[in-house]
Amino acid sequence: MNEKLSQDFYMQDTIEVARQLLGATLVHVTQKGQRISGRIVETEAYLGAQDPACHGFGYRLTPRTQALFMPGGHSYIYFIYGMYNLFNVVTARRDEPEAVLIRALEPLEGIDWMSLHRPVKNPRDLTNGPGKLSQAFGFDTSLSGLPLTGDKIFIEVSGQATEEPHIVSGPRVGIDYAGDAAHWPLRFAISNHSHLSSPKL
DNA sequence: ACACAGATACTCT
DNA sequence: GAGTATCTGTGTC
Repeated sequence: MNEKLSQDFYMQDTIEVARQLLGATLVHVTQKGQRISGRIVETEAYLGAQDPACHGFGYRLTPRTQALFMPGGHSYIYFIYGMYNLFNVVTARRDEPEAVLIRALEPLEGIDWMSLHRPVKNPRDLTNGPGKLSQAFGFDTSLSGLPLTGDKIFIEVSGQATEEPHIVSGPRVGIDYAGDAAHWPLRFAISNHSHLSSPKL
């Protein structure tokens, strides 16, 4: 049996959430009630007001980043590069703008549905990047700010005891402008997994 | 196997 | 007007 992660889980320390999400299952229930899911294999932590790479740096609040200031356990989806939506889970307390970016998944349920939204030759390319997985899962900004304790988007873990994944870490991707913070080892992945994003850890 | 440039449109100054 | 938590195709080795 699987259990849905509770709000308490998301209100923990952000790095802890980023590491513990590895191996869990992200689920999107579509308009028609179909389950689309994938195993989380790569994440990045964004540490709020103290993190120059975070949208909430210095508590800067804009219309786009409102969901980031919600309490832990909400979705934060934003649009970037004129083309892509990126999916994050908000962590920590209300008004602390911290989050975990989901960077890569291994597809589990609804692979046909994903292929419709994101036609690719190799199924491996369905969800091995943050922009890719949002396209495959049908995520866009209209789904930002939803509670992850609801029935539309949530994350599950197996009720059975499972083996701890072997976690590797490294610097985050695409934030060279952020000075020192560009080197912080806040990117986490399951070692050597077949569905990691590039560049490789 | 890399490395590079171009696409694209929204968000904030 | 400038910048962006990316991806793809096309080039070279």
